This record gives sequence, structure tokens and C-alpha cells, in this order.
Amino acid sequence: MRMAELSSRSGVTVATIKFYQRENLLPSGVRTGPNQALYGDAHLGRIRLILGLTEVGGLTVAAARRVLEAIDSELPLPETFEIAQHSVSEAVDPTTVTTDALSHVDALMQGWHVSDDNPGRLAAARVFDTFTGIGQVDAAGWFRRYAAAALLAAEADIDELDARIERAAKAEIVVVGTVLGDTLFSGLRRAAQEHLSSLRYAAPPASEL
Amino acid sequence: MRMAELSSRSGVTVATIKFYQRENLLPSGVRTGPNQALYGDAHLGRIRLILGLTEVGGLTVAAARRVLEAIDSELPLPETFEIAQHSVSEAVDPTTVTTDALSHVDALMQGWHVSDDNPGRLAAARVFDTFTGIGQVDAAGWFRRYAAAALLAAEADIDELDARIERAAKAEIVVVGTVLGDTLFSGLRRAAQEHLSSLRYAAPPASEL
DNA sequence: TGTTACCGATAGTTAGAATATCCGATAAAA
DNA sequence: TTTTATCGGATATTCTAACTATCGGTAACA
Repeated sequence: MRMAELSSRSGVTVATIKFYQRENLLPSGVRTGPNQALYGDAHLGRIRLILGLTEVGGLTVAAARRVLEAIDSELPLPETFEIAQHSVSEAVDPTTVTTDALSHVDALMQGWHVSDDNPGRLAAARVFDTFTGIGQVDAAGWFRRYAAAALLAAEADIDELDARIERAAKAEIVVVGTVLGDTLFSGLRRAAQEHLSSLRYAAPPASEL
Repeated sequence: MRMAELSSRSGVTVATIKFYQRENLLPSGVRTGPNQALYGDAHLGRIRLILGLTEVGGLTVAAARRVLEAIDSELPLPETFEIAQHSVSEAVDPTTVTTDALSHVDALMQGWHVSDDNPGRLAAARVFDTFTGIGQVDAAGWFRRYAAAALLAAEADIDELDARIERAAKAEIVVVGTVLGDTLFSGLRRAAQEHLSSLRYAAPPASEL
């Protein structure tokens, strides 16, 4: 297909497709002349992946480029994993989190094998600092229960990865799972919140909360 | 304290504090003259909350204003909950998700009491569409297991809410839990991923994945 | 053979989030 | 009691990300 069809089938304007090509998110088509090129289903799938990473997963174009490069590369999976992890949220400066927050977070992850500069560990510690910085207290084990939920999700991630054979499929699922997993979880959590609050506060006579 | 001290204690520049005041995120100080004002600890805490919502939780300034207004208001809690939910991610146009995705997501939430236009339900369906749209298959129950994890987290959210007595504290924990819960979960999940992958792929001789 | 579509390069737009500058006070230090 | 530094409020400017529009020179199609 040519540019116009790629645009209409993907639902993305020609100008934006060109932008993605300039930004090296999308490879060029197969040139058939000095100013003509053909595109295939791979391009269409790539555009869908780009949209998933940016619009659904919330990645910036720069972050999307990094993870797409990691998928395309022949890097070992752990490196791809790490690139995906670093792309889903910007780095937290380790000096901005308190040691108290870090030790609380480390207590949640007791028995876990996590390196000190794991970006998730720092992000969790920053949440702890924010929570306590506004005068809140974890009265009902909120942090601990989130750690249990996160462990469940991470097990699902790893099993899904194990279900893939080819390196390309593994790399894609690592990236997609890491990026879209956050979005999926937050959506399902919002639905579960509505479910549980309607259960618990089901209104015999519209009870005020 | 006056502006300079509020700035240095919060770590935010005077210009930015003025910006927050203009944007109605932060109330004015107590005027002591036509061009003088005093600020208290409430202002400091409010700035910390703003920073938590925007920098840690990733809200835009406009979204932060909406949830802060909800906290300040005397709205019933369910309304505050809904405002918080709608602020953590922009609305998904219901016509952009397939009915197939919706039915799959509804199957995950079987027995849950969730309205059709719950934003989380639509967001989860969009993740499903993205996943299948790039040719991936849920080979190991990834979606179902995420639903279980989300239910755990939502239970923790509700219990944490129940542990508060005052309406103001409840409203704040609803907002903070909704906004920071996503960030906390994604951080802990990243740490858990490192833990589990090091467990499963622990390298006797640096085994390639 | 003329209109439409194409490629690639360059320039312009829009929105969000600050930053900077000015202005007439006022308060604090010398 | 003068400086001298700050203050609050209003307005204007900057910066970045993500597009979007235009242009010059072909190619394909009716």
C-alpha cells in the first residue's frame, strides 16, 4: 500500500506518519522510485504499537523510540526489560528520597531480590515520602497490600513472557506488558473500587459517607 | 512566614508559587497590608500535596485543581471519588473501543458491580484492543490475573478510607490513594519483576534468555 | 496531458507549565 | 530616617513536546 492507504487504515494523518518516520519510530517504506515508496502490514502494526505505547501507555515519543529500538535490537532480554522499565517513568533522583522511606519500602520487599537502584524501588519510596509529607499515616496496611498485588501482577508478567518462544515475541511482550500493564491495572482498579464501594456503602436509605 | 520562607521551605521558587496561586491550586496568604501577606503550615502542606499530585502522581495542573477543589468542597465522598477517578486519566471515547474488548473485560469483572461508563472499564478495554491489535494473545491469563491484583489493591484502598473518621481526611485519602496508588503499584511491580526474573532466570552460567 | 498523489525538507502551530519583568508599595537594617 | 531588600499582583516571555502545514520537485493515473 502507499502512504494514503496506510494513513486511512491506521487512522493517523499523513503528516503524523511522516513525523513518526522523522523521529525514527517507523521505518521508511520500500522505495520504488526517487519519490515513491510502498508500505506493508508491518508498518501498519508498527503504527498500532506506537499508538498503544504513546496514547494508551502514556509514553513520550522519545521513550517510545527507546523501547522500539530495544525490540528491534538483538539485545538480550534482561536489557530490553531494563529499557522498558526505565521508559515507563522518568528517573527518580536517589538523593530526593529519604532513607526512612527507603527502609520502609525495603521492608515491604523483604525477601525480594532487588538492586538498590531499581527505579521502581525509588518511585515507591517517593510515594511513601509524599504520603507522610502531607501528614497521612498508613493505617490499614495499604503499602503492604499493594506490594502483594504488585507481586501477583509481576508473576503474571513473567509467565506471559515464558509463554513466548521467539526472541522477537518475548521482546515485544516485555515492552508491551511493562508499558500497558500499568494502564490495565489502573483501569481495573478503578472498576474494582466502584464495585467494592457500592458493596460496602450500598445505600439502604442513601447513607451519607 | 512570608513568601520567601514558604519558597525556601517548600523547595519551590517564588514564581512557581505565584503561578499556583494564579491557577487556584493554592489559596492566598493572610493579608497584613495592601501588598503583604503571611503564610502558614497549611500552605506548606498544600504545596507538598500539589507536588505529590503533579510530580509523583503525574496529574496536569488542571487535573490537580479539580481534585483539590473536590477535597476542599463539602461534596459527598462518592462524588469526590468520581472526580479523583476521572482525573487520573483522560476520558476514553466509548466509540473507540470494540464490543469484543468490552465483553472480554466484562468477563474479567464477572460479579463486580460496575457501571457501563466506568472510566476504568473503558481504559481496560482499550488495553485489550491494543494488545490484540498488535497481534498478541493472552496466553497465560495475564488479564485475569491483573483483575485479581486490582481487586486486592481496591480492597486496600477502601479499608484505608474506612480507617479515617473526618470527612476532610477521608476526602484527602480518596484523592491521594487514587492518584498515588497507580504510581505506587507500578513502582512495586517493577521491583517485583526484577525479583522474579532474577529468581527464575538466575544464571548458573549466565544463561541467555 | 493535466490533475492528483507522493516524498522529503523546512517552517509554523498549539498547549502546558512555568519564568521573567515591572510596578508601586512596605518593611527591615544601618 | 534613609536606604535597601522584599513583597504582591499583573503582564509578558520562554521552553518543550507533539504535531501540522507548506513547498519544491516527481510520478502515476484518467
